[in-house]
Amino acid sequence: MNTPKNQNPNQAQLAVQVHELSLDFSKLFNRRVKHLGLTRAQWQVLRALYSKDGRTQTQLADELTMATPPMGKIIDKLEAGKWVVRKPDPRDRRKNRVFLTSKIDPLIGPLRDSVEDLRKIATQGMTKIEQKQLHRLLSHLKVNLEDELK
Amino acid sequence: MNTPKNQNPNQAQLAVQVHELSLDFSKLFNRRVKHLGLTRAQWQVLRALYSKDGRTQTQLADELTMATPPMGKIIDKLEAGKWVVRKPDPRDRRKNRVFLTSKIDPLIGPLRDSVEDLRKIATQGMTKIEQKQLHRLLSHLKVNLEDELK
DNA sequence: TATATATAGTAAATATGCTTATTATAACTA
DNA sequence: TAGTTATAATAAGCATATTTACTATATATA
Repeated sequence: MNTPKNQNPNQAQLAVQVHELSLDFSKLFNRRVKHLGLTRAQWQVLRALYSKDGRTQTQLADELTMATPPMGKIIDKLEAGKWVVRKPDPRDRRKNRVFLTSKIDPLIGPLRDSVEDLRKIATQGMTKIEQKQLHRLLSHLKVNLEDELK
Repeated sequence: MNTPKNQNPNQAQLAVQVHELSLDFSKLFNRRVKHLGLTRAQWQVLRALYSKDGRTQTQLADELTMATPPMGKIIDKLEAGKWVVRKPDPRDRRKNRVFLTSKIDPLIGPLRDSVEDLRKIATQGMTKIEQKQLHRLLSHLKVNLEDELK
């Protein structure tokens, strides 16, 4: 037993590679923005709202490829921190529309800088062409997986 | 406000792409192995042990780029499910060494098939060269991020 | 040998994700 | 219009991850 078959132990599985990268990115980003009282997941929601707020919770969940319950929890925290407010949709009382307060305004720049900074660190030593290729290949994976998820 | 700057909204951020892919892979894998009573994270530990068991919990955590507390919890569940047993190291009483039971043996094949199946789905439409390139670029990112994590 | 330092594992608090179930409201259909 | 079906949000229970703090044991140093 304990003999790996059909498997190069030095060649990490694709899914494992992606998973570990995701954790590394989150860890690094969270450390950078901790002093602002924000996390990666919360920032992603704020960023989506900054491009256009007034979305419903379900729209936000869909846009961030997330289920609605965790999105609701993240919005709870953002609302408790006064980053956003929920307002009921006047035409459909089931819906909450989520709006930014002005609290994020002075932080948008620094937060985007952190994202860009991390991207640069991650892709250090890669050519522009390789970076484009990487983006293209990741998008390719995404389409295939989304398709499989229905 | 609400005007995106320096940002192509159609070009997802690298970290976001990686994060969403990671969630998609986990979701798909978990659905496939749910009937076995296993999860992705648990399978990763079993797989590491299958190549060589008797590792300590800290060694396993390091190998899977994970902190020791969540590794301890996963081993708790695996032990409760009779997939593994902890045995104290005779020469260092702080250490637990983790060993597989025989419960995994008949499932190794099917589990590896699921992994391979998912890889094929994800890379459908990619050439072998693109797949190698992808692997190389992801490894490049990983080295850079690990370096940044110290 | 005695003390200081380092390491292995667990506990506790928190964050983020999932699925399934429930409630309220809308929308569709007979 | 009444009854069915669909949708929006939340609740509940679980899994996986983080950090920080603690306990037990080893190791290194004075």
